[in-house]
Amino acid sequence: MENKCTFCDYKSAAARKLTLEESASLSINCLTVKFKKGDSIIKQGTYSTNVAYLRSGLVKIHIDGPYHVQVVRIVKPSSYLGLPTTFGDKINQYSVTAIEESEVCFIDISLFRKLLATNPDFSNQILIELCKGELESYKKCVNRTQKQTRGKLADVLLDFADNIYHSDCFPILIKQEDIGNLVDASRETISRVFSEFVKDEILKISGKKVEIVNKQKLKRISSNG
Amino acid sequence: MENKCTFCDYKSAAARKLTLEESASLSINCLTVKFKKGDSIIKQGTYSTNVAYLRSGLVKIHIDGPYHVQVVRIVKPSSYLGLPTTFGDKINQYSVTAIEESEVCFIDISLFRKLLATNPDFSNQILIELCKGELESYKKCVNRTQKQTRGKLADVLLDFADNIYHSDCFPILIKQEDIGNLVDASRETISRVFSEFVKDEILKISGKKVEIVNKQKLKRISSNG
DNA sequence: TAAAAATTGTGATTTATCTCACAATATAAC
DNA sequence: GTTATATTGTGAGATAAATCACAATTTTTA
Repeated sequence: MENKCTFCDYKSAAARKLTLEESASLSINCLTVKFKKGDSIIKQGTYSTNVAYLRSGLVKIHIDGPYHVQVVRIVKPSSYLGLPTTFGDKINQYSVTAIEESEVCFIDISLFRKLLATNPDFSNQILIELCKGELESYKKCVNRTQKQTRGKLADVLLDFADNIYHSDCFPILIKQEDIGNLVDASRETISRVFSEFVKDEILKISGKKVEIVNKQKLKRISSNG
Repeated sequence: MENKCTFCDYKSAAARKLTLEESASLSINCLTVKFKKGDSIIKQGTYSTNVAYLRSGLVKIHIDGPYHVQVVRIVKPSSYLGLPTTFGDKINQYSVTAIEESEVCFIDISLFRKLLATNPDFSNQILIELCKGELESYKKCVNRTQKQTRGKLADVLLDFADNIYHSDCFPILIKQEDIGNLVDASRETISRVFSEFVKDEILKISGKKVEIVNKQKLKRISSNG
């Protein structure tokens, strides 16, 4: 019980670099909380004194835009959430909400900083993660703006299949409005494109379950915009 | 001459945290290169063995999109360029091109890694810079998609005035096509909006020089989309 | 300095997508 | 299990901006 982080199966790449003592001190300064679908994990504008780490589940990062909420990205484990806040002004610049039941570890910020300062391997892993995020957001920025809705929805579906659920058959647990806010389209357009994909025999949908039946075609739509 | 980095006036926040010896070793492993307007500093797809640091000038980061080039952002000194490559797969994932005459310091990657590993204050500053970049790209993502071209062009102009040139009168050294690729609009639309802004007495343009004459109005356009 | 190339300006037309409106489901609450 | 609430489906019309097609500049090159 005392060394829960040491023996945690969902360790971050960074946490794997910790020594036994460091990992033990992490266990003491780490609180794991369960969130249900729809629960707010981090709320934009509030003060933050912890580093959050997504141990399991699925979450969305979103920002209040001038007109409506913008879903910036979907994050899967194992990822740190809200690092920019940790190194910034302590006010959360965006919100994080659970899409499915999720477990989040809240780590004391001073311990986290101490680990960064004393363990170069640990901080290097954090740097790597941040850099990956930067690249991803650049790429997303290109896609968002140069593809039309069909291509962007295809991207999202392929991302769900290949990177998140690792299966061509998966549930869609966010509403179409959220998907719209993720790919910059209206709720109605998402609905229409879903219907098109079903009619074109690219998808099969029953309830919340989606099955990709013609992945080739979906990939073609993704890359052709 | 030997300690050029120690006494450099354009030091990064991170480099300010270095000890005298560290800074001396940086001087030895750092090559400063001048680039003219239009010169390519980092080229997408090529192999990178150095960390680049923008000492002076102005550059754009751009990525080849499915249809056309996407300008991701404009970067001013003092910033590290291509950090994601440093910590990633060594292949540059984006290009960097000089917008005006720029000086870039190329730092040996193994020394850079050593500094990160041995100087926690240094690595902390790098972390802070990366996090800032992440937040900025999130915000940009919201703006890009929820504002129309007038609002987005207003954003760019205000950014130039307030953050880059620190004056309401400045030259526009990138072509309208680039501005279009930055705010996701066609070249023609940018041209039209510029004309509108002049007609509405928000801007005065003569040649490449732009003067913001009604900043209030420009700010209103920026926040109202 | 002239010729060539690149950039910008502007009109007419087309288009993907938004918005509005309401019907049809699905999900939650009682 | 029935009502209330939230989500999705779909048509018709409105619209910001893209595209196309040239003319007018400006900048670069020879």
